[in-house]
Amino acid sequence: MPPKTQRTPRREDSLSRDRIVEASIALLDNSGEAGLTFRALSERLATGPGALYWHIANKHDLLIAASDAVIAQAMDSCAAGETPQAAVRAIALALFDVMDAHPWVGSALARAPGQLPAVRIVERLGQQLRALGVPDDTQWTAVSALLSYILGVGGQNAANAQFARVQGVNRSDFLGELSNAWSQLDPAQYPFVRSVAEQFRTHDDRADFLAGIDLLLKGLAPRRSR
Amino acid sequence: MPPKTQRTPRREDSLSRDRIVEASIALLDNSGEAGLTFRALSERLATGPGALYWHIANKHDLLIAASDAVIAQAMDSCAAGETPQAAVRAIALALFDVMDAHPWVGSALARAPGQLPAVRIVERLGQQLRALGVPDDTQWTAVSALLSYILGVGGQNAANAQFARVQGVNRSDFLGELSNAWSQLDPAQYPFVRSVAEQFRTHDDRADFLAGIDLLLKGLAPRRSR
DNA sequence: ACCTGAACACCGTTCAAGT
DNA sequence: ACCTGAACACCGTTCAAGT
Repeated sequence: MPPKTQRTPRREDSLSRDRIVEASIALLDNSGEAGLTFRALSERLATGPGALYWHIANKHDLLIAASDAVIAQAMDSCAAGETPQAAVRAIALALFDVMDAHPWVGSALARAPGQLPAVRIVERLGQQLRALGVPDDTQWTAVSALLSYILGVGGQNAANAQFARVQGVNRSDFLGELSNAWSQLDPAQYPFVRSVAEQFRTHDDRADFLAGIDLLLKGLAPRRSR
Repeated sequence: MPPKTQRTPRREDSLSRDRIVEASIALLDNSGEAGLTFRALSERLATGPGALYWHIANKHDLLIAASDAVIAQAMDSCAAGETPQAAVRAIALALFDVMDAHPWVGSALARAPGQLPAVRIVERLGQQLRALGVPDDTQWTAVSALLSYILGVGGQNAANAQFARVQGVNRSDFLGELSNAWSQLDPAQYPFVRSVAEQFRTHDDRADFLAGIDLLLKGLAPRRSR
């Protein structure tokens, strides 16, 4: 009898790292980081909690893998951009949007610096900084500033979204409440915060985010030769 | 009999919000966010876990209170600065240093936007941006960019510190390991990351941080009148 | 008013035992 | 090689009962 040429295919519903990651993303999107539980996950995958550990090392590992799946897709699908500046803006906006759609990604990324998801972002940004003419010896500093800013904004937005979710109000009501609290602060101690409370109430996170990117890009632009 | 003029003083070792916060900071400094536990805390304070809930609402509340104590002190003690730019730098560096000394602060702050600790920072930065001549209607955007950047860097550093702690290596060994991993990435896919791996190995977090602040300040500087 | 500490309803992770 | 599920060692939070 010849060796079997028909490979026994995996049971279609058998576990795999990818299926676990996919189910994790669904749980995270549904109910935030608190919703990602080995018990909830194993129930959704019709298995036991122990089975998951055959495919992933631990929860931190799982969170990074979920972030990476989401970030990789965002980086692959973002527009090219006519100039390096436009390309950086496109990358940044793609990241903003993905962190907005999956609020858990921001805080997960913040806890995994230097890991694969961050490396993908650094690569994309770095190539554009090169094209922009940032000198070799300041490229790390430049990309690091952009990355920190992007992750910082993502983290804040994630926290705002989660806060609003827990309190059961929508995002703009939540901003409104914060704005009210700010305008009732002691005028002697917090004059500035009071004065921007109104701006804060109606501000646009996405526009503010892009304004910060432009500030950084302006600082990075090559000096005009004369 | 006249009313007692001697107020019965609190038992010196009785619980209070301040004492709980103080003990929390010690636990957090010792063993990170995982070390802050109601059981560990109540043991250190020689009481039961339930007693703590008389003084604080929950763990999130406690973490914000601990951050606020640490941030308030940093904001009070930071130098004045001769120019608005110098003052912003001084504020930023004070925050960098306090997040470096207490690595849990960065991630705690990232999860509490708009709360008191962040408000303190916004006030301090905002006053300087006014002095810098940033127009009223862009002051929120400007302060928000600075804050996001500062918290972003703080979060990254916190994660690096915690990573190194868990792995039991020191920080620079940890950066070295990451740098090695980066230089072994696929050259076709990650040319930029490979090229900055050496810069990354020897980079100075504090200097990089300040460089980012300067980039933002440069973008915010008033155009030179001619 | 403030504290006690057992109890509740969860966690992540491990591991002997199965197939 | 991969999966099962009970068990372990924890959590944050609550609450009747005390003082």
